[in-house]
Amino acid sequence: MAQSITRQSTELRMSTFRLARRLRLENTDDDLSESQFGVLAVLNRFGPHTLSQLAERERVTAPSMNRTVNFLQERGYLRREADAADGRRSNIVITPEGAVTVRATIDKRDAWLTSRMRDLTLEEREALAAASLIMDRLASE
Amino acid sequence: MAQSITRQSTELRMSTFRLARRLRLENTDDDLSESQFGVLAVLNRFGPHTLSQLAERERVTAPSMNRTVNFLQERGYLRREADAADGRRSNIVITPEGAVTVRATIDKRDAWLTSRMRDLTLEEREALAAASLIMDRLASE
DNA sequence: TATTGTTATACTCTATAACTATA
DNA sequence: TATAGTTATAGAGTATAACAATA
Repeated sequence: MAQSITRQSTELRMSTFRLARRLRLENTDDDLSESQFGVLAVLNRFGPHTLSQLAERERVTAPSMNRTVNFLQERGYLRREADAADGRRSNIVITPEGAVTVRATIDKRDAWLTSRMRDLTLEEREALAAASLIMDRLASE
Repeated sequence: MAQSITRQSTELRMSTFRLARRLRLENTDDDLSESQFGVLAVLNRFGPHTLSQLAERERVTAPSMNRTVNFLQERGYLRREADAADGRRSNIVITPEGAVTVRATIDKRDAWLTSRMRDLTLEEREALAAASLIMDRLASE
């Protein structure tokens, strides 16, 4: 019989935090934190966003995102472009250096997780891929 | 065609961090952090552990776990019992108060995630349950 | 010597509150 | 008045390094 939904949600929450901690551990010699990389990857894949849009997508507050964006801007990985129609906004755009960094970071960082995932069966990988989509939907509510 | 393993691992990593941030947000009025709760839940479900065992299971360092255990001990949710055979060790045991708190915390905290999960289909919930197990295996390598 | 646990210290990420500029 | 963004500040969680006690 299936577990109760409560039990499933407890398990999912604990597994999510454990995996997040394990992944963070694997990053230590990286120059981008998980949050920083996440922003750059979104810009690279989905194009320019405003600060609020990034904050909402990554599930953090605007001040947190502002800090992350400042860091990435100082490194030259993105730039703020003034919005022609609304002086309060700026459009945040990845730079060529940022795009190169996304690619290099994926290659480097995914060594660990990708290699672990290669040891899984096809079915297990597909279960994780399906779960990723559902997790994003859960997070966006 | 299935996505590449690299793409799958990037998606899983980003989804994991997004969901972790979203879940943490939901906890703010709780008296136990996710890490604190995780330890108590493990003790409640799997019995006594040494400090090292807890650190390894939860994927944190021993000093981090020590801090968490101290907090829970001060609150009266667990106690350290001297190990008869090895004076360096202590066995960390949940107290009755701790067990009550685990139960109450699950009920309170899972309101959000459980309610979101009720909106999913049975297949989606089973995909998440399957993924939780795989995520734990990934985290424990 | 090696292992278990602890203390000291510092860093990263995040949040809330208060503020500025623009709509 | 409301919204987008920013600055100031504080707190939680984690790590590494150094140490103490015991095996």
